[in-house]
This record gives sequence, C-alpha cells and structure tokens, in this order.
Amino acid sequence: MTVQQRATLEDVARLAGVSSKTVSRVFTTRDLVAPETVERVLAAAKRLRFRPNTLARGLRRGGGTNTIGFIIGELGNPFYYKVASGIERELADAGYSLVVATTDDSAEGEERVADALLSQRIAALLLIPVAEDQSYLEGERHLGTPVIAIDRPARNLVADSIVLENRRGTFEATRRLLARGHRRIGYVCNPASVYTQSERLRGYRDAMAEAGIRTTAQWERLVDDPSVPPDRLVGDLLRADDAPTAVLTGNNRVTVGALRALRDAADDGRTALIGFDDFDTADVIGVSVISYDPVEMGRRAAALALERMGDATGFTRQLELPTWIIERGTGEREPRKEAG
Amino acid sequence: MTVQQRATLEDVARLAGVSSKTVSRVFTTRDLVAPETVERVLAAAKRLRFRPNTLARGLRRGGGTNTIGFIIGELGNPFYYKVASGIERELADAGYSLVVATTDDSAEGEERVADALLSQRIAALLLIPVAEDQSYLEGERHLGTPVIAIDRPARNLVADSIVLENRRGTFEATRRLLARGHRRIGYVCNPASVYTQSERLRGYRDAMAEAGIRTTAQWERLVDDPSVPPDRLVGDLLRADDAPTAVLTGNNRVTVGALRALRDAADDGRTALIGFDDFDTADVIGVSVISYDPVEMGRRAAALALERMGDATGFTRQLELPTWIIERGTGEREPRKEAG
DNA sequence: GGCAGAAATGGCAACGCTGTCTTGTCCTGT
DNA sequence: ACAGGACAAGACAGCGTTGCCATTTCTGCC
Repeated sequence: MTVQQRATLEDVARLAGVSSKTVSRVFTTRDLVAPETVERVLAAAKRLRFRPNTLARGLRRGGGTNTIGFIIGELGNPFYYKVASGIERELADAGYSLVVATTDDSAEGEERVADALLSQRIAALLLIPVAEDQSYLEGERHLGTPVIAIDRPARNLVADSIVLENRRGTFEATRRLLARGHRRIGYVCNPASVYTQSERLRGYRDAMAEAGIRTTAQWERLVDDPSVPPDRLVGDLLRADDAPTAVLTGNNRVTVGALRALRDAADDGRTALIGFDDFDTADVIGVSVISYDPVEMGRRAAALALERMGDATGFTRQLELPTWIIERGTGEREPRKEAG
Repeated sequence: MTVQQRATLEDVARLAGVSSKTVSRVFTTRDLVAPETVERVLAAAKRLRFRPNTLARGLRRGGGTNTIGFIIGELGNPFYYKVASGIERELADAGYSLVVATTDDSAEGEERVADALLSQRIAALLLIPVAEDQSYLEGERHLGTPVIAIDRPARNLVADSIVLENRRGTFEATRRLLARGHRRIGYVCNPASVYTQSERLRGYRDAMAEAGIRTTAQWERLVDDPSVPPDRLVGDLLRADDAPTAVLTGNNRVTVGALRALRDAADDGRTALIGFDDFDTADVIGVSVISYDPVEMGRRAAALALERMGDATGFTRQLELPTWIIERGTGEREPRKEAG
C-alpha cells in the first residue's frame, strides 16, 4: 500500500488557485469569501481529502483541545461506564470529545494518568477520585482548567463535585426495614474506606440509632480487601449467632454476592435484602435496591464542566443527586419468626 | 480566582538560564545534557508548573497524537463498554490514550464522529461498524491511519477486523438442544439485520437443517425495530400454535426479555433457553449462555492497531474469537411432554 | 602548547494553522 | 470621471515544540 502525504491548507490553496488564508476562511467562518471561491476550495479540498488539523488550529488559537478527560477507576464497573455514557452524551452535543483513562483504582495511577491528560491540553478534567489527595491538581486549577469530582469529593483541592445522597439512601432504606419490624439489620460492604461507603454506613447507623439501636458492630461487615469475595462476607454474617433478619449491602458487587450467599444458604426468602445500586437484571431477579441515575450524574458533571469552561469564576458547587428505593420484594420481607 | 498564564519551554529556559532547546532536550531525550543542568531545568519547570504541550510536540514531529479513537454505538451496552475496557488496558500499557465517541447507532453519526476524530489526528481508528458502508474511510487508510473493525467486518473498505465465531456458537447450541430431544426450537432476535445476527441465525438454521428440519420460519422472530420489547416477541412465540420447546436468543437484551416472558407466562422451567452473550447476573439467575470474552476482543483489536501503526504494510487480517457454551440449567432442560 | 575529538549548549526554521493588517477590486453616486 | 465604500483575498507572524546544524567548552594526549 502506498502511503500518501496528508494534504494541508497550502496544498488545497495551490490546487484552488487561492492563498492558504482563503482556504482557512472557508473552513472556519465562511464570511467574506465569494460563493464561487468557496465552491472551488471545497472541491479542491475534497479531491485532496483535506481535513483541517485540529491540533494546529488549537495551537494557533492558543486554546487547548476540544477534548475533556475522564479519569475512572476501571471501565469494568457498570456504574463507571454509565457515568461515562452520560458524560459522552452531554459533551457530544456541545462538540467536545471524551478521553477516558483508567487508573486501576490506584493513587499513583491517578496522578500519572492526570498528568498525561493535562499534557494533551484537555479543556476540563472529570474524575472519580481514588487517591487520598488531589492537591497535585491545584496548579492546574490555577491555570484555568476546570476540575470536577464525581461520586466522591476531591480532597485538598477546591473543585466542584457531584455526589449522591448516599446517607439519605441508606437512612431511608434502614427506616423501612425497621418499620416492618426488623431490629437486627446487617450492613455489608467492600471496599469500606471510600467516601461513599462511609456515608452509606452512617445513614444506616443513624437510622438504627433513631430506633434506639446504638450497637450495630455485630451486624456490620466492613472489609477493604477486594479479593475477599462478598458472598463469603454475607454468608458469615448469616451464620453468626444473633444473625440479622435483614441485610443492607453497600454496592452492587456485594448485592450480587449476597444473592449468591442467600441461595447457597437455602435461605428461601426469609432474610430481607436491600442493595445500594440498581443493576441490569435486578428487576428480573426481583431485588429491592436503593437506586439513582448514574447517566444523569455524568450529564450533570459534563454540563458543569462546560459551564466552568465558559466562566472559571464563581463559587465551587457540591451537587447532591437524589437516591430512591425501588421495591421488588426482597426489601419488603417481614422478619422471620424466632424459633421457640 | 486569578488565572495564570501557562508556562512554556521559553519561560522555563529563562528561569533556568539556558536556551529553550536545552529544556526541550531535558523533557525528551535526556542525552547530552549535563546532570546539573538537568536538575536546574527540572527545578525551574516544577516552580512554573510546566507541562510540555503534547499538541505542539505532535505538530512539530509531523506525527499525530498518541491517541486512538474508538467509535461505538452507545456506551450503555455492557458488551461495548467491556470491549472499550479491553482496548483501554492494552493501550495504556503502550502509552496511548483512548477517545471514545458514540454514534447512537446511526450511520450519519458514525461518519460525523469519525470525521471529528480524524481531524484530531488520532493514530488509529477502532470502530464497531454501524453504517452500511465504510468506504468513506478509504482515503484515510491511504493516508496511513490503521482502521480496525470490531464485532462486524467493515463494508467496502479494506480493513482488519475482529469478530466472534457467531455461527459456530449458535450451531453448537442448537445441536445440544437437538441432542436433548428438542425438535421445535425457536430463534428470537432484535435487531436482526446486523452482521452478527445474520451469522448467528445461520448457525441455528444450519444445525436445524443438519437434523433434517428445513422449515424454521414459524419459530423465528426476527425484528429490527428496537422499540419492540423483546419480551413481547418471546411471549408471542410461546403462545403460538406449535410453540417451541426451546428458545435461542440472539443477544443479551433479548435473553433478559425472554426471562421476563417466561416468568410472566408462568412457564416454570419447562421451556429450554440458551442466550447469546453472557451477562453479569446470568450465573445468579442460572441462565445457559453462549459466551465469549469481550475484554479480550478489545485487547486484540488494540494490539492489532498498535502493530499496524508500526508497520502499515501486510495483508489485512480477519480474526475470529472463540465462543463457548456455559451450562447453567436453562439450556439443559428436556423437551416438555406433549399434552395427550 | 596545540589540537583532535567529545560533550554540552544554542540558533534557526518549520510543523499547519489563524489573527491582524494590508492590499486589491469592483461598484455606486454625484 | 473620480472619490468613497464595501467586499474579497493575500502577506506576515507566531502559537510551543523539536530536528538539523553550528558553536562553544572541556578533556586528553602527543
């Protein structure tokens, strides 16, 4: 295969018999170019398969690219990619593209990847913070790049953020279980040390405390090692003395694990379950969940970024997106009768 | 917030008391720069928060970016994003970033988005073809940009492609159902007119023909309108005269629809089901599926792109990735006894 | 001491494009 | 016939970087 040379403005200009500036005008503002010249230029461009070089344009214009970066733990998680899809949709409408970079959920990864993206002069940076500290972005913020934290607030960095009403979600869910008569309610999560989980845990404890139950440690399984399978955690909890009659799970991974554990324990619909995060087949299986709209989360983040790009001033904002409970059966189970 | 000016090589050079060329050297090949100069330059760069401008570098070097574009129907589909995750993983290791663009599964979208990506001088283009015709990329291929089609071959364009052994998947699945004694086997898909579906349909028909069953139209439900809910299609089929005792579904959306339909029909485990595409909770629900590795698909596509970037010559290749059947119960059901 | 050769640094131009300014052309009205 | 304006197109420089080549400085050795 012969590899041709890529055509430039100059080449098109030569073929059309005009100056490169005129060609440039045709491809930007079509003002002040005679209609027949426009036609001649476009014909020449088409023949040479000319495509304006966005890089060169960006460089000359002094601006960066029309690209927005999104740093994500891993694309394998349905939550992440749904957020990504929301971002993409919002950006496409505004003429921006989305670069996705993953960090394998590691702090060094986050900084390395952020550096690479910023070198590409992205117009804004969206990220789901993983590292303990985002102060390394402070300089970039001063240079005018909007930074938006999604799902968890950034630490040691003044940045807009969009998070869920995590605490309210588990608070309400726990309340409902209490209202049905449950008193021994479990809470399982893995990982446990992230912002979202500590908020959710707090919602659960608050609701328990409100009902006069102040000691919940015996029903909590908070683990940080992702290699511990969630079904084991739930299984352990169900087999413990004083086992709970209802379980709350901190994310969809644990919810699915809980389903496996319940199946393996031949629980047969006796233990109530409400999971945080909805998932694709939850309605088929019939699992009650605390739900929210991850696509909307991405949209709002992107919209906020676009807004900030136009006007970098103004106070930083922290948006909270609502969560709601979807009843599908498992969360509405009555507490099982005590033996004896 | 005061917005500072972004530092350039020149600024760093001034502060370090060297020429901009020396600074450039420090940030590229560190050869032939005195160690103490390197140190001084790095210190100055850090103080000014300097970050080399990848755009300018790319422009000067005559090459494009270190970015690879991936055009995808919609990010909302688990299959797509798993492929994306495989691509990203492979690329990150090689120092490339991934730009994701969606087309809303429309042909115009595909061309528009491809144009935008190519203007950004991406180093390679990966896409899941949606349009009827990819000949619009012919010019770009001549300019040396590798184009790799994923999941479906490109049409009217010489390009590498990576697809699944679709036909073999449904062929084997159908054979297994036949071996269990099923004779009336249904096939449901939506959309139907895409490459993957026509291949899968063919595998099903071939296996049926091999068993001497040449007329299968009465058990096929091939629909192209995405607004028709899959559960209705399956439901109709189950209620028809001469209803099948086993059903094959063409993709995960239809499989989930089939599960709903079976539940609504209170079928209670009588109809056998094998679905194409595995999905997250398929093991919890216990659905037999034709599975494959979408992440691997992405990896291979990215690897192929990287290879082509190094050497654009050579014949185009069409890789086929294996599929396999995972037995989880629904596919192993015996045909129900006929009434009377 | 002089000189070759290596090591370290600098100058200049150019990558492809566009902002600013200048030049050229044509038409209109008096 | 000619000033004046409106419109069209070109010249030039520069965005931030690096490749090429030139220059300076240093080291070792006869």
